[in-house]
Amino acid sequence: MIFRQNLRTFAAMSKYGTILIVDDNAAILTAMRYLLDDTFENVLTLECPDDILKLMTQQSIDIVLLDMNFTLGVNSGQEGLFWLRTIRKQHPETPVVLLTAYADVSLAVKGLKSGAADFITKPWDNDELVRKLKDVLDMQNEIVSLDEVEREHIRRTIDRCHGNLTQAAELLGITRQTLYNKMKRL
Amino acid sequence: MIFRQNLRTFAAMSKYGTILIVDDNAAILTAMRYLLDDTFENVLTLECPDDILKLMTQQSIDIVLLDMNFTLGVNSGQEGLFWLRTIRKQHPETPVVLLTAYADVSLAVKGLKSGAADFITKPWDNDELVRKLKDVLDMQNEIVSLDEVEREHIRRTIDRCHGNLTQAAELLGITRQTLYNKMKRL
DNA sequence: AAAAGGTGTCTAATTTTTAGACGTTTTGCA
DNA sequence: TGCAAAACGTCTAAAAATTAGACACCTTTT
Repeated sequence: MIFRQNLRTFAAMSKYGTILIVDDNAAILTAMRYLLDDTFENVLTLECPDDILKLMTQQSIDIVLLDMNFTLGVNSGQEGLFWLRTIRKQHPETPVVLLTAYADVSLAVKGLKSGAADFITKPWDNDELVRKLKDVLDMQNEIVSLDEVEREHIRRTIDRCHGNLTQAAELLGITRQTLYNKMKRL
Repeated sequence: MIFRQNLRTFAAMSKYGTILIVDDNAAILTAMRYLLDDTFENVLTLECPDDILKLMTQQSIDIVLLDMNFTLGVNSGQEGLFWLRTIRKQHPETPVVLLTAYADVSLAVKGLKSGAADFITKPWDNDELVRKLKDVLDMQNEIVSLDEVEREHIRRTIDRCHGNLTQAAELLGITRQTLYNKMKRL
């Protein structure tokens, strides 16, 4: 009945859309561009994070690869976190992968809490980097029908109400009768 | 039109449902029980985590407070992580708050990734503990109508398709026409 | 320039949701 | 224990939404 397929398959895309790479090291940008050109249709790069939002309103970006340390000598990752949050506030659907100079667990926690999709540590392994980026996009592109979302939310809500259907229906903003219908169907 | 209110208000509940506390230290369980009795309708305690699942199938649990170190001398938190994952596999809607003997960042990351709702470190501050538990439940009980979930998912999907409505409708499993209707309404 | 795909709009048949009602069962509490 | 309130399951008829299909008109790709 409901026709499911992978977005990538559906659109007959061989590549993974547009990636934006933000890093203040021009050499890294060049290396990234070279590395990712096969995988992505468009590879955009930015040395200065201040332009991220402007660029993202002009261009449709599928994934962002964001360096965590911009100002030389400041390695706390604060600026990276700031830009991560700024991006996610404006574009909550766009996954952001973080690039850290070394494994910083506390930064990892903050990054996760701020909605980063994944981490990559410098120096990076090319294959691993490409694999992680692909994974993030594949995961995001998993198709979820409206029915599925609806069913899942209904299940959760009933769970929260400990099985009280009258209350669940009220919380869901639908009639009890409608809830019965949907449960019968889904 | 859609009537929204907090579940707690709605049900005229003065207390926060049923909490399950799992810790192998009986003294801690006693202290917890005394501390949380005012806040929760039922305070259940378990010394042995092996019984968690059985108990949760019998009782309807609103939140779990889980110690991370059970076997004396083993402080890696592995057993706590195992039980966290086990609980979340069976009861994805039930929030689990972790109790750690000391601030272990790497354990925090793993716990977050495994779906823990929050962390509390031993020794704990009573007020902070109660506040955190309340916060978790309040957050979970935020009411989300079916319409809202639908609207949000539609927005996401259209975003993913970069504005292609025909494709979005197909992925959502609805007619293009229906998508137009819903967009006009929502 | 042709082909393919997307948009916006329409119709008519079908399905779903709604408000409201009813008697029964369960739950909370005095 | 027993009463009252709440939840359940089922029904109706009116209102609303969804569906498949069609059409002319843009864009993009080739």
